[in-house]
Amino acid sequence: MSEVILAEGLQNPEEQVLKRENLTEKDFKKIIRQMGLKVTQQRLVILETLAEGRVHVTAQEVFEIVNDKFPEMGFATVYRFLRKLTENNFVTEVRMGGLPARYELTPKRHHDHLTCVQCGKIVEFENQEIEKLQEQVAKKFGFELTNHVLELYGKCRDCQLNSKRKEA
Amino acid sequence: MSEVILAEGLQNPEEQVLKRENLTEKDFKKIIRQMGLKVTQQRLVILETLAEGRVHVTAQEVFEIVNDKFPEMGFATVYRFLRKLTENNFVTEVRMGGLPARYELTPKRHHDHLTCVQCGKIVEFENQEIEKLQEQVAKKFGFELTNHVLELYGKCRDCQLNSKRKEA
DNA sequence: AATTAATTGAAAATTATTCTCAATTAGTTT
DNA sequence: AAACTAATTGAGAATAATTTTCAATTAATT
Repeated sequence: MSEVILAEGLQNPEEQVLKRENLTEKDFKKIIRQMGLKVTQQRLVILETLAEGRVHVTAQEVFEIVNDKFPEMGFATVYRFLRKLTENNFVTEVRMGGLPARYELTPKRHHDHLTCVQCGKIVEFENQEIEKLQEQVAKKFGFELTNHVLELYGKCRDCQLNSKRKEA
Repeated sequence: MSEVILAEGLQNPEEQVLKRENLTEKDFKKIIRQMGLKVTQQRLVILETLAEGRVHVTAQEVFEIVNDKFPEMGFATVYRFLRKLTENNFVTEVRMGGLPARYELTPKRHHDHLTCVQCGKIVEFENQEIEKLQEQVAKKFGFELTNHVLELYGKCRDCQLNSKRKEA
């Protein structure tokens, strides 16, 4: 089961390490084959990294982590495979401003994102009230809701402090 | 094909050249001064272009359009000014995938979109309650909210009926 | 084991955007 | 209106993220 840890007052989401999926090599192979691709060591390691590692990682970060376990890995392979995974919806890509894209294994449980416009930090949240209101809006216009994208953008606490420090 | 239902008698942004705002040089100067900047020919021409031209233009497109009226304009000036306008919220930046950012003069009235996944029909809506809840979420995580994207996807009434007709 | 088509790493290429810097210009002061 | 000064400019170099190229390697098939 996917377990989303929503720490109240979590200060530094960059550092949170969580295991959201409990996937084995068998699952990874299945995912790769479902996309009509060949099973390779590098693809398995990338998936392993996504499943076990920090949540919203950039391609560069995946490359660096993966490079430890598998030093002959090239970053082009990481980019290529992340793109494929995104196209097939196994991975969700979050983009903000000109900052590097961040990736996560598509969670089974829905959540939305709160992204820092300055440093790209991402906080996940769930809000049942908002979900309900969305349903109401859809109903009002005669729509049967299938999905939605809600991305909030703002300045995180750290970046707010940094700005003030510079001003002084 | 795709039908856009717009609250205030606006036309389809994709197809028509529309004047969302009816702004004069006086307004442009005011905008520039409000940002604490000097009024220059290039800034006026850029604003004019944004106000009169197509909606959702890229920086390159702005540069090309502007270049006709004002050939000595450099693209760095366009980028620089668009950034300033965005920072000051006179312009809204929309980013999609790795594609170049698109810009539009920030509409006076904020709205979100409800899109039919079958026929592409778009309904614009406003919901103050959702907005408020978004603020609350941001606050809870220590963020200072700057903007957001909310896109609802579903099946519109017509398409629901069409599906049922086919099934029968 | 032989075959072949996909995959890989390394480096080059590309794309969007930002930065640098000397020359110009807007707005102010005289 | 001329002088002043700090902001703005254009051109091109620089940067950063991502994609492409291509020859060598490897997974899956025969």
